[in-house]
Amino acid sequence: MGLEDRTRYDPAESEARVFARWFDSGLFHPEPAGAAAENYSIAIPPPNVTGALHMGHALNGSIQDTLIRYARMRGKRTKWILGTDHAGIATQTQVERLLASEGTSREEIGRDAFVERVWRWREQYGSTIIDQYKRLGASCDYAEERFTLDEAYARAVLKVFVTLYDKGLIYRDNYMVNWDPGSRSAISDLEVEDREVTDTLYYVDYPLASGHGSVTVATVRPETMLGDTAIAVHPDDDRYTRLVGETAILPLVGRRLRIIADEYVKPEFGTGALKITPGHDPNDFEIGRNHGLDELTVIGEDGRMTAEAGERFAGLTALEAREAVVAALREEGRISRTEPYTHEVPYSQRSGERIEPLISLQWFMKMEELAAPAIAAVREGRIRIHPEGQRRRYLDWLENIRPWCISRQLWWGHQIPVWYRGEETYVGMDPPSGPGWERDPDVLDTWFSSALWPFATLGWPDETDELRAFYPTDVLLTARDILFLWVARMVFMGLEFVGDIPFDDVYVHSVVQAPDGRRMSKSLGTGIDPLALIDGGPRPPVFSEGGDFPAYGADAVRYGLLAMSSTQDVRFNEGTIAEGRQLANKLFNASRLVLLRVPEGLTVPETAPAPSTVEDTWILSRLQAAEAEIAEAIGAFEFHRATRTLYRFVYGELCDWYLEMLKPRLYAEDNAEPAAFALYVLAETLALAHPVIPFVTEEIWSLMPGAGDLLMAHRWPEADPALRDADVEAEVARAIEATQALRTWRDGVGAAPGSRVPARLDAPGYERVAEHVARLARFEFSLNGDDPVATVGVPGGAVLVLASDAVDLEAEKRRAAERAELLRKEITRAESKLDNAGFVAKAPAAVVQAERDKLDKLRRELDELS
RNA sequence: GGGCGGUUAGCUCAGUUGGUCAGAGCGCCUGCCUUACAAGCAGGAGGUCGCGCGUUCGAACCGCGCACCGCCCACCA
Repeated sequence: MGLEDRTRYDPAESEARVFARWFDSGLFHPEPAGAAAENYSIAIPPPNVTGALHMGHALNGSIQDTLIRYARMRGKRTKWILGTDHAGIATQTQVERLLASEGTSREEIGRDAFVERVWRWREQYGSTIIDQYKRLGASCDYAEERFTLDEAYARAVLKVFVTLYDKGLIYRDNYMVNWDPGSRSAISDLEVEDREVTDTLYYVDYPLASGHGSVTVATVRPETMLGDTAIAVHPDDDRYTRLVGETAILPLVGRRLRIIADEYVKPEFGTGALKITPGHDPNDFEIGRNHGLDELTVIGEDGRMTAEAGERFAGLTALEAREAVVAALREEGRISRTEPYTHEVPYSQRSGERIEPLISLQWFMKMEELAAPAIAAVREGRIRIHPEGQRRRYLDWLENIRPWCISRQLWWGHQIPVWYRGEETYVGMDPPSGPGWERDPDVLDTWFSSALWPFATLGWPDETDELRAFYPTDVLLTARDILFLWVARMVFMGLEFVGDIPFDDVYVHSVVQAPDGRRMSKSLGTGIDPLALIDGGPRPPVFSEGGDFPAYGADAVRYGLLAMSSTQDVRFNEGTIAEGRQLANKLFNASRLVLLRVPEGLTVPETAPAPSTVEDTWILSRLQAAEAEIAEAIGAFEFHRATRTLYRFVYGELCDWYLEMLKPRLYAEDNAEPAAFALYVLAETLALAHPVIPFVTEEIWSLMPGAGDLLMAHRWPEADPALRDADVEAEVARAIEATQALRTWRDGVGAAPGSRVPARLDAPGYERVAEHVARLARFEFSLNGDDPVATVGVPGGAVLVLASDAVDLEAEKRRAAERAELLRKEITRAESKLDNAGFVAKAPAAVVQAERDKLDKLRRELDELS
């Protein structure tokens, strides 16, 4: 189809073609050279290998690509490090589910076969999300895709483990962990979320060994009492002081329990006496260690009661045991009271099951020593975290850091490089020689390997050219949910192993919520698929209206997400995506206007041609303003401002005014000069818009005569302050204001749309723009000396409307009266302000003067009216 | 229990250091198929900037209090 007939920009038609040209150019893949300080790099937050692109990725990717393209156009050697994360629990769970559907399980097929199966799964689905990033236009280095389980990457992981072990920072210990019965693994504190649950609070009487009376404790988990090893009361609690040191008898079991005093106990809660179960409660565990209590495990890793729970209960699930224990206690008359009790209970984010705190032999990382430099780097401003609130979160977390449980009882991941033979332990990157060694079956927490991402992807521990050229990276973009899980850990790992921060800036961007304010989630039906927006897929149920999205295209999605984004969460707003589509279409059509009028042989000027008219000077000046503003906004990570400035420039200045003023000259017979100038302005605008909406700008670029290969590789339009012209800006601003005033007047009196209204322009400073005003407002200015029938205020004076068929005198009378009314109101307001002695005396002179000028102007217009 | 953020037009959101800052897009109303675009153009209506008190000549903006909403951190049975 010829350009003449392409009246709409069709993203579906051009995006694949444009992406292929980018991809084939090789510009996504930089040869490593130079130092990191002169290059520009970003490490992508690696998506889960089997995941699909969601709104979070789309926003995160749009921001990064905007930054990458901006840097590339500014002549930087630019690398966007790409790859995927093996995502231990998430991936293993998916494959286990698949096995279950086939009627088998990982235990049944065995570890080797299972891992083999996951690798095959990864082969099958691992490229999906990468392809989806391409649909967004992401200019990642696809030639160097990394995976956290790649052989080289795995070597880096093992080296880090062994090094930290040798330094004594990694150790094995029996400690209380968050046991996730769903994934049958320990998980970290950060993978636990609290949910509100209403349980029953049971008041249970424990008889005293003395035979005189009993102590009543309150508990929501009666089944854990089988593991009780003490009762605690507050040392200052008078009710119990005499009992401290005595012994109580555990009902059903008969175990003798010491009554101890500990300040942890809250006297006002329950009965003020607390049963202590060191094996199954984090608080009790602490108290137990402080008082040297026995630690009994009555609930096992399978979620069932152990032999230690007694044969009456062993083998029951914890929930079954609770009922059995309660029934047994009731039988013995030990339950004096129950009440409903609503509280927060820990659940696994991974499996959704209730966390079972238990004591387990796990690997831990000691954190204080590693955290200190990571705190200092941010405190001293070597790493800047935006916005400020996130910086504080980061510091608070690291300053209160606890040991990190790094082992997971999974099969998919980096197996811990530790071997045992009897009492012997061997730790090393390669297996020990000799017979009889058995490797620790656990794997490392996924975040252990992700923490090495910015340097392990560049070839560390080898001192590669890539590492030299691109580490540290420039900026990390993320939502706040992985600030601790990932960002903080990258910082201390980078400092520890490369000796330098992993990035200079961390920008924490919005989380995009569903239109109704809920979290976007597939299971809730609130998730919106970015691909559905690009291609025009079905609207999810969270939208009130049904049907398919229009095919907005990638540019619209990028623009919309950037325009929605800020430093706080935002609700998804389809209208903002639509705005992006309109912008792309507008630019496309503005380009058609120019391109279809360019005479044969004319090419895009390399540098700004000398402007020959006031509107040329004006648009050149405004272009510099937009360029400066957008560059500043991108530099400050204020993408909302960048998109808004772009939109306003294109709509409010380029299209609404410049192109309209240009038309007579562009349509003239001999239009080489205005066409060349317009081509230049268009080229600059396309370059300016390219980082945000790369597809449509690249597409148009390919239609520009003599524009060169790829806009992607074109220089960024640097603002030139010398091209600003304040006088001309003011002159054209007056012309715009006058045009709008005249149009409003026309509408107010109901002038026939096509008619040209005769009038006399009675104001100075319009010599060079009067013709534009007349044409755009459909007026006919003359020197006719007749008495006017209407007066329209314009900057610096008035337009005196002459009698004609176009003017309805009655309508004009009404309009003039309304206008006068409004003017009187504003005059009163200005007068009272200037009558205020305090204002005149204390406000800056310029402010006072501005108010006086305003008053004069209002009075003049009112005079003219009457 | 601590901490952070929000509350501006019917909807989604901008509002830099207090003084043309009361804005944008969508939606709505009116009129236009004007030689790039009807996914368009022109014009318009609509808000006591959550509530109260204070600082100031002047507050959407600064301070205090309150009310909702959201998020984060925290081992209270």
